[in-house]
Amino acid sequence: MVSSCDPTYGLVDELLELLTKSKSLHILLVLDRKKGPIRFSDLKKLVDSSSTTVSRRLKELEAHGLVSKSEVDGGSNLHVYSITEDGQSLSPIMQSLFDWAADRPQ
Amino acid sequence: MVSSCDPTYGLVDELLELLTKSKSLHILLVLDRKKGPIRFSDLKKLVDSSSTTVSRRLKELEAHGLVSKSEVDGGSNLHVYSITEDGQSLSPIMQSLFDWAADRPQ
DNA sequence: CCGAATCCTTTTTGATACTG
DNA sequence: CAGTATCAAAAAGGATTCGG
Repeated sequence: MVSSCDPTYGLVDELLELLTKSKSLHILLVLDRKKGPIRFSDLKKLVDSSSTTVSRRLKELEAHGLVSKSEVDGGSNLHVYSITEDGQSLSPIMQSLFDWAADRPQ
Repeated sequence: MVSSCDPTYGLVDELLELLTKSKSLHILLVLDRKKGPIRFSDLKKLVDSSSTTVSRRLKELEAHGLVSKSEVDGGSNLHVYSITEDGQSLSPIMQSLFDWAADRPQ
């Protein structure tokens, strides 16, 4: 983004590449509104996508520190996902974008 | 975005589909910072993309009222592109996104 | 249920060439 | 220069399958 000579170009570009992939923003928004951990299958239903895509996005978002995964006590294969603080700092921006799009005339 | 039962889902989804295509935000950002009309070839250089893609994006952005095209006096094949007022209303959000990405630790 | 691997389909991109 | 048509390459998504 911005001019190519801008030193932060690479950083921003990488983030945008992540956030503009399908379901990224959707997942973050769902996690943000949920205000709590959510399981894979529920998330999958809410964002209405394939497990393949949800899995891919979660891994990417986790790698970027926007989402965290944790085990549920007792369950051997029970994991839940939450939005990190870092991810939450993005939510006002996501909300603005959503509002902007929702308020357009067309 | 948001839950599927949200009535504005379709609208937002369409906008986001446009904005998340490659170079859309980049083009808007360049046009916004330029504070004036810009020619096709210059824009192409600044966003570093193929003429095919730039052409496609411009048409889409124009169709959504975010970018406008106008003829230069005298030139038969001299066109310039500018961001519309509507498009400019998106710039604070883009700026926030840019700042957010730029300020991240990683 | 969780989620990754495979494989196939669809979408998107870009190089090239061509018109005005 | 400004764009578009064509076509081939690449990227992304999803159905299915399978192991934990």
